[in-house]
Amino acid sequence: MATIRDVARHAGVSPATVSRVVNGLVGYSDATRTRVEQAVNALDYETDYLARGLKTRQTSVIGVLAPMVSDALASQVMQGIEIAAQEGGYAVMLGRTGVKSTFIASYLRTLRTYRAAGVVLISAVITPEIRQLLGPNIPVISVAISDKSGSPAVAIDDEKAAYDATRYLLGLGHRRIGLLAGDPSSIYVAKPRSQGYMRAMTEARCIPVTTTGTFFYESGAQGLGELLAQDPALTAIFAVSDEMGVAVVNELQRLGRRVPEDVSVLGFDDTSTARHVQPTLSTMAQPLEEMGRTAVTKLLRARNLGPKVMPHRLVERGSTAPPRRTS
Amino acid sequence: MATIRDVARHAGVSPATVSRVVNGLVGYSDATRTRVEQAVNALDYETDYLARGLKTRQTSVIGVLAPMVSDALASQVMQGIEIAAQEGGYAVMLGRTGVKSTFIASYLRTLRTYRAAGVVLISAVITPEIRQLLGPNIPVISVAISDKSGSPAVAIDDEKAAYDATRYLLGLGHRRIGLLAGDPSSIYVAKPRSQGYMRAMTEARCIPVTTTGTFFYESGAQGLGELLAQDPALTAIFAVSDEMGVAVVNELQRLGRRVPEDVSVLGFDDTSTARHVQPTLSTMAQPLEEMGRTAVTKLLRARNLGPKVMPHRLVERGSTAPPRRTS
DNA sequence: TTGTAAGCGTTATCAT
DNA sequence: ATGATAACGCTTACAA
Repeated sequence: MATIRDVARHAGVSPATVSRVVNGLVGYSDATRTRVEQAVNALDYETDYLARGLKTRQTSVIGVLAPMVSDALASQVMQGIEIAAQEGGYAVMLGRTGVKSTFIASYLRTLRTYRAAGVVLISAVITPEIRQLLGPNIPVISVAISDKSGSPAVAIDDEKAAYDATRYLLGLGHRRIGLLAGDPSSIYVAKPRSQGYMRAMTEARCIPVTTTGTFFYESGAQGLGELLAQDPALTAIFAVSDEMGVAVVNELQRLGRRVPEDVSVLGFDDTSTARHVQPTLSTMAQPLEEMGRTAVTKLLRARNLGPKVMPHRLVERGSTAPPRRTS
Repeated sequence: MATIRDVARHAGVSPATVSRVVNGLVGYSDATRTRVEQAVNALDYETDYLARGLKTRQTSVIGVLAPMVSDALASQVMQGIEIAAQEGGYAVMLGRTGVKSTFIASYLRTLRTYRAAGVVLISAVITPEIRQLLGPNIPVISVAISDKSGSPAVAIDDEKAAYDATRYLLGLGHRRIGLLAGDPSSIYVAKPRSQGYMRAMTEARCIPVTTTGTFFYESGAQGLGELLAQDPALTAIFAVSDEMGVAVVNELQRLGRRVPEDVSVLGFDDTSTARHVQPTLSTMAQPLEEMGRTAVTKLLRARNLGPKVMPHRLVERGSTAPPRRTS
């Protein structure tokens, strides 16, 4: 590992000049620049990020915190983050906070001592504690949380998206639409999505039928049972996650109901699972990868923070259709 | 941010002594230790990893490289890596190599200048170039690649697993078993899995019927078509990835064939998708999360490198059954 | 048991 | 346009 002094010696200049050339600053002649560049190539010199970070009090590290690394939604956002970070010459430091955010404090400390350039929070809100732990110099932004507080975020408008999703089902002719919601105490977006559904149903003078799941596949079958117990004549189910939506499709078929002929099913997020069922799952899509990318670019500009609302989009696949003509 | 000198002054000792206490070395009295600890708490002192790393030429960073961050298999391995890293006090630096390993060199350089403690390669082999780029001080290990070269790796025995999977289908009574393999030029494990299938089929004096997909969902339907074109009477399909297996299940049902009554389907990996189809997909499971964890512990011990073979396990779900009695 | 001092490799300030 | 020099915050011989 050649150091900046090695390069300086080789080029017959001072380390300061090498630094200037390497960092594209001003203050050297064309001739010296050439000599330095040759020396850099000859010695295969690489800037030491640790030393630079120590001196400049800033590294090209972006911290990413997700509740769970293996989650499909988080993975897609991370993919976007990674792409944008790579393009900007940043490295991504990954942390798992756990569903209850247990580990978040220690990660934040680590990121601070590594002088991270910024932090992205996936599916988590920026609490005052987080802000404080990070100190005044590290910007933070959250993704996939529609935050009404005005703090930096990149997300869709969950209330509006759920409203539009419900309107879509209403537009197909459905009146008896069940909502498989999420637990608002553990999942932040659960509440606005429920509210959007309620607004659309109320406007259409339809009777809301709701129950609560966990967002995961396992809770789908039971949720469907609870919905059907309340109204066996439901012609459509709106699940606020694809995993639950897929579970509902499978469970309906197991119960002998055809999808979408007897019952339509609509999911949320547009993760890859939505395409892996038969029939494929219609869903309210979030541009997850793009949200990850946008979060990074916004974070690095570090001005114009505040929330950014991304567009949602209804993806019509095989699991939705008009209701059957009933007597 | 308090520095070690601040703590030293506050405790009335030298920075060296603070360093000794903080790092649990020997050479101080109980009394000074107490005073130093009090000062650390009072000033909320945190070791600066950048400065330490610069001095010791080693940081607690583990690099993780995956072809694609959003891939289900890679995500699960990453989850395991993250857990083990966190337990050991290490931070994870994530990189995406791209399917063609385009970006790998620049990541490796970055990891080297950050003085990473080690590097984990997901679904990629350790080439001489990688070894050389990393220099002599950074150990590297690969996961989910059964490597015959003897280099450090944590993986199942893919050949044996595919052999066992095929034996399982044979044991159910199937004779006409089609293999939906992977492209060995882009996916390393494709070859041993094909070989395992071939060995079992040859031993059982059955005629192999094979075609090649991409490992992704999208290639499943076409692969099934090619298999059925070769032998329309196939009673079982062995797909060497769950995504392809799920696609085959869906396509068979679309063609009016029942699973598993008419055709059995077996997948590979045991990613979450396997549980999201109806019927659920029987599959040859890899302990992905555990493989990630094991890779990290092995890497950090840094002795006893060389390959570690993890157990594979057949998970019997709804997509496999004995063949129908035929005339 | 404790302190002094010299780096680790870089950048920034101030001369020249 | 260029160079000397002093940090950045830590660890580690070496001394005491």
